[in-house]
Amino acid sequence: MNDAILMPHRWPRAILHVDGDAFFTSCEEVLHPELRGKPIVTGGERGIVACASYAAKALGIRRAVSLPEAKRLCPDLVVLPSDYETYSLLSRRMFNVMRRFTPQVEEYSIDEAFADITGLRRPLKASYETIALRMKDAIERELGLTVSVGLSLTKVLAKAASKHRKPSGFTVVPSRGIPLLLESLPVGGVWGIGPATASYLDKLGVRTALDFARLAERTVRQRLTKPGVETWQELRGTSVYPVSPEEKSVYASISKTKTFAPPSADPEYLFAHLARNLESACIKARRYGLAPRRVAAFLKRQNFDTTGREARLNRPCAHPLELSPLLRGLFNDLYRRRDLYRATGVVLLDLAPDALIQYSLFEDPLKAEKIRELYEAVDAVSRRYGKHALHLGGSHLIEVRGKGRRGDPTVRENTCPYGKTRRKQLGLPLFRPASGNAET
DNA sequence: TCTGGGGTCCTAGGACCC
DNA sequence: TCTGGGGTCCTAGGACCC
Repeated sequence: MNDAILMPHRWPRAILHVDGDAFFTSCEEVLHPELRGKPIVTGGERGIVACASYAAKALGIRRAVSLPEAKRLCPDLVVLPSDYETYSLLSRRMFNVMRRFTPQVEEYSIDEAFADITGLRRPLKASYETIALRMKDAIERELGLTVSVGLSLTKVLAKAASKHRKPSGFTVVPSRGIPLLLESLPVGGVWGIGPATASYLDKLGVRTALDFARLAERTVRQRLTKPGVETWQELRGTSVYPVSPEEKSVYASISKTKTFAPPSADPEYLFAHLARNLESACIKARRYGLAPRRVAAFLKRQNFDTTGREARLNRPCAHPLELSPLLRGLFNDLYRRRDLYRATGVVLLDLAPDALIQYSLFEDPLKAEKIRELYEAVDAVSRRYGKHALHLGGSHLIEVRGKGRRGDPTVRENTCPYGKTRRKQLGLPLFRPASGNAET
C-alpha cells in the first residue's frame, strides 16, 4: 500500500456535483406548500415508494418499500402519484440556473448534474468555492427547493462530496482534503463501486474509499477491470471522466419488464407477458420515432438468475405484429419447462430514427405499409383510450413454430443470430471436443 | 439490499476469416 | 480429423447507476 495520496497542485480541475434533496417530494412541496415538512412519498401509481421526503425518511420510510408497509410506519403518510412532467420542468430549471455560470453542464439524471468550472475564477472574479456557493444559492432561491453540492477535483470526488452532507449540504474538497473525505466513506459507497466489487475488495482488506485509493497502481490494474481502475484514479484526484455537456437525446435501448407473483412455469402465461412487454416497448419506441434493429427477450428465474437471447432484424421495425413470431422464437430458445420464472422482459436495441426505416426489396411493401397504417391507428387509439386499449389477441392468434421462418421479413435471411442454438439444430457439438481425455 | 423498473457500459469468449 | 496463430465482429451476461 502507498503511504499517501498523490498531491496534485490545488485545483487541476474544479468539478462540482449538484444533487437535488429528495427531489420528487421536494418538487411536490414546491407545488403544494401546505405539504412542506410533512411525511410524503411519491410512487402512488406503482405501489412502492419512489421518493420519500425527509420527514418520511425520519420515520424509517425508504425507497422501494411497499405502500402498505409505508402506511404502517406512518398512518398519516401523504401518498402522491409521480408527476414526471413537473419534476422534469423543475429539473430543467435547475440545469438552466447552472448553465448561467458555465455551458459545461452535464445532466446526469433528473435530479443530478455535474459542472466543470475550471478556469472560471478570473472571469467571475471569485474563488471556486464562492462560484459553487452562488450556484447553490441561486438554485435554492429560484426553485424553492434545496440541493446538496460537492466541489472537488474529479466527478467521483465531487459526487462523494455532495453526498457527504445532506440535505442542503455544501462540501468543498481540495486535494489536501481528499483523505479526510475518503476515510469516512465505505468503499461500496463510491460511485462506480457496486456490491460485487466491494465484496471483492473486502477480501483484499479494503474497507473504506481511502483504503482503496491507497492501493498500489499495479494491484489495481491487475485485479480490477477498466471501470475499477478509472474510479481509483478519480478517487486520487486524477480526472479521467470529462464533464460532457452534450445532451444524449436518443435512447440506446428501450426495455419493458414485468415481475409477477407467484412465479410461473406456464409457457403461454410467460409468453403473454413477453408479448405485452413487446407492445409497451414498441409503443414507447414509436412515440420517440424510433425503431430497433435488434430485439432481445429475457426471462428471470425465481432465484433472480436472468438469461436472454437477442435477434437481429433485417430492417428497423417497431411493430409487434411483425416482431411477434421472432419473439416466440427467442422465447422457445430461452424457456426451460422445469424452471419457475418471476419476470419477463423485452429490450429494443440499436434504435434507428423512424425516418431511416426502409423496406427491403424482398418484402411485400403493401403488407408492410398496411401494418404501419394499422399501428398508426393503434397509436391513435392508445393516445385516446390508454396504452393497452388495443393489443395482440394473445399468442393463439399467431401460430408460429420455431423461429426465423424463411421469408419472414423481420429475420435476416440465412443468418442465425444465436450460434449455439443453430449448432444444436444442425446436430453439431456446441464446443470443439476438448483435447485429452474428454471422450473416455 | 431480500431485490421494481429503466437504463449504460464493459468483457469473455465464440464465430468466422485469413 | 489435428494442427497453429491472429484479427475482427458479435453475443450473452455481468456490473453498475438512478
